[in-house]
Amino acid sequence: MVTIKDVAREAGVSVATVSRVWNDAAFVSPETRQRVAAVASRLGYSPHGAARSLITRTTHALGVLLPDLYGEFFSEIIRGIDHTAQRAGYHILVSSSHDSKDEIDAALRSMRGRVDGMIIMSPDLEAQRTLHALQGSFPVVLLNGGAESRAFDTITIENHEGASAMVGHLVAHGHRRIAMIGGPERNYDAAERLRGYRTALGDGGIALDPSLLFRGDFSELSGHRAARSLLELEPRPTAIFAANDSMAIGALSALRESGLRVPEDMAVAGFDDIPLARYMNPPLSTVHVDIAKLGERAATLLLSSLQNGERQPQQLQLSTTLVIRSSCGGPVS
Amino acid sequence: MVTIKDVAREAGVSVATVSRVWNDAAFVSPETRQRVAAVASRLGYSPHGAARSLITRTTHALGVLLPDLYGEFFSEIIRGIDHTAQRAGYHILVSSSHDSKDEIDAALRSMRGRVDGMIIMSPDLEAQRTLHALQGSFPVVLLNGGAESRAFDTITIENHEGASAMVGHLVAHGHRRIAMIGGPERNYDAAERLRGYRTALGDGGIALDPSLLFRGDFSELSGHRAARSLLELEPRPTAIFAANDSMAIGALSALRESGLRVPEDMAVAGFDDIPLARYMNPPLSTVHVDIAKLGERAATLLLSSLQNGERQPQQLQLSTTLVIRSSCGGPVS
DNA sequence: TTGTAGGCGTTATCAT
DNA sequence: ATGATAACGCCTACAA
Repeated sequence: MVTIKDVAREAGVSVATVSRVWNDAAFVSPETRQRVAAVASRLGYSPHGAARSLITRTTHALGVLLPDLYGEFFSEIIRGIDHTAQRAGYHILVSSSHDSKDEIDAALRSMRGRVDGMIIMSPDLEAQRTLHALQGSFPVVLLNGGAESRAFDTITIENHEGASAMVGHLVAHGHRRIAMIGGPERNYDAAERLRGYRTALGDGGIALDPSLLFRGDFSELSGHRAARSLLELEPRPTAIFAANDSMAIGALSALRESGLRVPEDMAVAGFDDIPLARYMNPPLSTVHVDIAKLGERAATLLLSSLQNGERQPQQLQLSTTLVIRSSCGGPVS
Repeated sequence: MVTIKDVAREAGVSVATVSRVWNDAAFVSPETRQRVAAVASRLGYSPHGAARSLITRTTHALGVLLPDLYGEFFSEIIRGIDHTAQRAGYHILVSSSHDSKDEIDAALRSMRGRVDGMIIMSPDLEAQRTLHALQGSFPVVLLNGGAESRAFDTITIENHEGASAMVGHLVAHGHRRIAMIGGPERNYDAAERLRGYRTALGDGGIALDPSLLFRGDFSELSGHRAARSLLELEPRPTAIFAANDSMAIGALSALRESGLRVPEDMAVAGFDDIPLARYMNPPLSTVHVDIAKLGERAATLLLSSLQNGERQPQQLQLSTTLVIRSSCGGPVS
């Protein structure tokens, strides 16, 4: 491996000069600069990141801790983060499948000295408490984690607003028996979307019927299963609100298998507006979330706290918009 | 930040001893080990990654260079790589949106000293040539990049076999006018899938009709557009083979809008078998690829070459299987 | 069994 | 404008 010393020797200067050229510091004569640059490029030199970060105390890398996330949500988040990080000259160190407190702890430790800050997504409400340990010790942005802790920068989706808007829409179109396919029990987003469902029912003067509540795990399969058991209810619900699009799509396929028409026999709505939602048959009504932007914002938040550690932690919310397609029978937008 | 010195001072030993305890080297008395471990955990010490990798010459991180990839393909690849890396005690440094030669060069350089090896996915055939520069200088695995270069570890999908099997299936069911929605021009996977289409037509004794060839970019929208223009052909094709599922799904929605029935009026088939394929209406016939496994294999390949740099480069192919659902009108499996 | 000291590749601080 | 040299945090001969 070619080091700064090799370049220095070859160019007949000291390592200090090479370093100065590389970081285009002042006080280097044009000729020297020129000569060193030439040698460096001829030798294929580029500085050793670890050595550099040892002395500069900065790694130019962001850590990203994710839970076991599937589908497009996962990829869009990473894309958003990476895009923003890259433009600021940062890399991202990704570690996925961290759900429990211990896993998060371990990941945090093993990233020490390798990243300048971290974006942590842990929708599991339990795991949240772990994090309080590292208050202030290290720049952290919490993604979709419940914004209880004012000690951190946090960013969340307007889950409650989005869900209640969608369910409100269903109510406005005359639905009274609206089933909900919820998400995992301890998941923050899932809990908020359920809360939105409740709010909208309350606003519509509809009593909550616990038998209309089904639990899924955000996967298509769980949506499919929930829809199947939901169809055995007497009287049958007239609408289904799923806590995410994947489950709504699973429900759609279950309805088709049962010979029910959507939206005539059953209205269906989801949440997230994944790219495929509009291509469903029928096109899926859903709550739009700009997932990539969620990642971008998180990265931006982290980068700015890296530049100015003294500023107050911020709590951001990403807004949602209702996207009415034909699966819920409302007016097509 | 607490360093090895702090622990040493607090525990009343030398830094060497702390280091030994941490790397459980031999020759440390149980009492000392115990005491040092206690102090370390009390102080919340964990070694500084950069400092460590400077001396050990290993970072325990793998670089992952990806093109601008959308959808579930992207996330499954990362999941597969990360999963394997994590079990081996490695992190992954991800950098996406690298298509051109220059971008790849830059990313490679900026990762120097931060990773022990790299997984590079650059389906763009042009960019391939860049890589020849780093032959042997650095452990690299090429993912889906055309296996021309025997100098690298490579892993690809059985694109040609999968595509020809699917088109062969359509031919066997009596289709003679089979349109193809291909992928980007310089994309390796796309080129191979097109080649499979040609092979199957040839085997079926069907002359290639260039007017049946459409070009997409792997997105739903491009599939939608291709299908629309394809419908204006006289006589109309009876089947569509799309180079990936996203485009097939886009085509499906275009057909629906035009009032055509699938598979009665038009058979449709895709490639990849993304999780959502089975939930389409009608369920999508496609060529199954275990994308996460593709990532796993790539990581495994890289890790093993890290352990034994002297071994011969390997060229792996990931097999595909035909998944016949109802969108292509064949017998349902 | 433990400690001392040198060095990994780089930047920062002094000199010159 | 350039060069010597001391850090950065850690590991590892080698010495004790």
